[in-house]
Amino acid sequence: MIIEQGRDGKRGQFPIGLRVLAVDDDPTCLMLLEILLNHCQYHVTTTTQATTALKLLRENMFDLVITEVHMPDMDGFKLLQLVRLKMDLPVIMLSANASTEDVMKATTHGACDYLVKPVHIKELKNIWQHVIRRKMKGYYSMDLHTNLGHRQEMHQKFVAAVIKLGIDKALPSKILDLMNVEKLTIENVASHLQIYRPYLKKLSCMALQK
DNA sequence: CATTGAATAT
DNA sequence: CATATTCAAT
Repeated sequence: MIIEQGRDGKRGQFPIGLRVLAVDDDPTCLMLLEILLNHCQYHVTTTTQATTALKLLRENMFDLVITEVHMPDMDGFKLLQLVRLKMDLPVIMLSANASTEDVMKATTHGACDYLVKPVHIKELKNIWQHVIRRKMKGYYSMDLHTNLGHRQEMHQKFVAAVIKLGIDKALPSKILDLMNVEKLTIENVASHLQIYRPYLKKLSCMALQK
């Protein structure tokens, strides 16, 4: 991937040729997705099968994977799981109808984003940031690294608990004993809840709009 | 006492 | 800058 300095007075950097693998069993959606990604100046590879996606990932280098959730040959979450486990790439989930369970599954299984069809270019223009963030991890020290891992686990349990309760019924005390993690106080949960409420609202809205 | 919002601190 | 801790008000 090449980072090009912004020209004509525009500040900031823009990624050219980010290698994206797009997976969708629906050819029409896949084609649309490819066009959109190309407009973002990414280097796009497409496939309609999750199994071939895995083969492509084994043979080529990619920076990011974006995949449909519901596919005939393999569940999108299965693909997510395999990719995250084997090659530690950022994965973005894509679906026409975002049920609460699907969004929860995606977040708890380590997807870095969840897009609802129809996808618009605005959303795709920002996905390269996931790649940058992942590469930044290499600069962190060991203990910081493990701390981040611990935080992510906490956050996953947190999100799972909140969605299980329902966003409206999710109170710190309820979340706390639903997570049942040692050395975790109500204040910790309350603080985390305070910060993540907008994010959780977005998840619920996504699930509602279908 | 639990919850929330906001000020600090890391 | 994100998020954790702490404090004040409800």
